[in-house]
Amino acid sequence: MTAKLAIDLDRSSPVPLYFQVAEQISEAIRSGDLPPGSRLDNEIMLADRLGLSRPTIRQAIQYLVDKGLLVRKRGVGTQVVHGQVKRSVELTSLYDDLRRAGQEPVTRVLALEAVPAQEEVAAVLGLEPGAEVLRMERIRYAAGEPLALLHNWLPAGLAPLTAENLSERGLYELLRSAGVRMRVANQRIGARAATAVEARLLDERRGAPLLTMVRTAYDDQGRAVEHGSHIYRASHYSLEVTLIER
Amino acid sequence: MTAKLAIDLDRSSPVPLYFQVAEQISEAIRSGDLPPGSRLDNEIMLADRLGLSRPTIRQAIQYLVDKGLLVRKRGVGTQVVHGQVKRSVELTSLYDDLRRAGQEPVTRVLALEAVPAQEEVAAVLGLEPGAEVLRMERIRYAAGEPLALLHNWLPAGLAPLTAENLSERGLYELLRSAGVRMRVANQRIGARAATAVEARLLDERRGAPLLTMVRTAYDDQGRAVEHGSHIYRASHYSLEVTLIER
DNA sequence: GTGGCACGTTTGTCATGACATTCTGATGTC
DNA sequence: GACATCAGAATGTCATGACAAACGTGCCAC
Repeated sequence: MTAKLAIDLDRSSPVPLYFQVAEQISEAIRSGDLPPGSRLDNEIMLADRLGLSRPTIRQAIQYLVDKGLLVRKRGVGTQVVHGQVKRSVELTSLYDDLRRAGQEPVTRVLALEAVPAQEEVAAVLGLEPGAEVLRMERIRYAAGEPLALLHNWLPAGLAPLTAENLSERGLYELLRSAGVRMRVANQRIGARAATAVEARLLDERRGAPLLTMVRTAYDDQGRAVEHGSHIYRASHYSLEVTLIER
Repeated sequence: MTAKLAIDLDRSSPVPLYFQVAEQISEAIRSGDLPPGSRLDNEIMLADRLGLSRPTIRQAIQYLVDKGLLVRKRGVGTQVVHGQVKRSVELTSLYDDLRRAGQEPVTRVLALEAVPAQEEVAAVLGLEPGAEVLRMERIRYAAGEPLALLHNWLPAGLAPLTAENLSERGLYELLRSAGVRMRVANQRIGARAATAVEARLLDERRGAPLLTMVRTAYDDQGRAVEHGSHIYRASHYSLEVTLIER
């Protein structure tokens, strides 16, 4: 059952060796070369065959175990997990998700303005009340239908955001390309009935069930970089989360 | 700014050294001895002071970085994150969550029976259609009010489950104590309006917004161990999720 | 005064070696 | 034939050593 998979290493590349190994194992799993349940060679043999040390191999395998692709068992070996794993653990925005699903999301910017932070917003962003924040309100469409009403607050001066580039790209994508490195996000997910205003904007009936999500994202340093309060049409959208226990 | 924290090691303990270190740093953060933003000693010094090697220290720190408690920066050092981090990444059940929140959840078992698996259930559990599965239906109360309607399917023979122990303990707790080690779970979260039957059971009005969650949990080996389809009263409950990007 | 460059500090990556722990399967005994 | 015991195999943990890369700071030149 041990699979012999070919792994090319480029020692001159700036990409770490353990990452090169992890990527190629991951690709072999995705392509079916390593079917679910198949066992990898043991770490010593792998290290030997690739001309690497065992810690490097272990780091590569650990990386994939953390992502839920592999399972280790002492005394047994390392196997590809049986169940198919949806990989949506990452910090993505609705825009990214839709793009990946092959949709072509469209965004209409309803509001984009610098305002003094209200008390509640200032608190979650860790700013002084009254500090300047960027408030935005957007509607996201997919397949020609309204999907979500997005409301965001950001500390001022974080990234150059205009109605134009917000129409064409997702907020997270823009933040990332402005050098903002998001690391942790808290999300609270709930549901409620649509108000008359929301119903009109989202082409639903008043009282229709909506999915609500309040999210605050933090960067490297633990500084809040984004706070959002979003509502989704429950009839058209659901959230997917994958949990991995270490 | 470097904090001198006292760490006791017990080399005779079966608890790994890196874990002992991680636990005590974690405790120092929780207790406030290491306030947000404070810097840890560098890895070499820490290793030296504790009489450990650098890889061991790194492993301890990495463990806490993965949990979102610490932040490393090359050329700078390791710091405690600024933002408060809710730690609900773990694989828990509603019952656990309520208990931790100081509530006293009550469960009423509506159904508990062995049935042949229908096609859809068999598919997600990775069983043959018609294989025997345990079907259960429960209502969960908190503070005297109905909170959720829980519907589960499990492969037969996984754990000795009776209406009695299900009334007194959570499903995940029972599974864990039966030796089932859950590792990965996929959750799909949505919302919809209550049907008349659901409304009656949950003490809501017909059409009231409900939060829906469909979850499949897998064990060590990637085998499905539980499939659930639950509905929550949106007026009384919301889900919290924390994402950490590596 | 300001910009660029060099330097020290700290984490990131990788190699080698050793022993402990745990699971599986085979062997042997009752 | 069934159960207990033992050996092999694999991952888990830990130590030591070395070099690379990135970040911040201070110095120096213009």
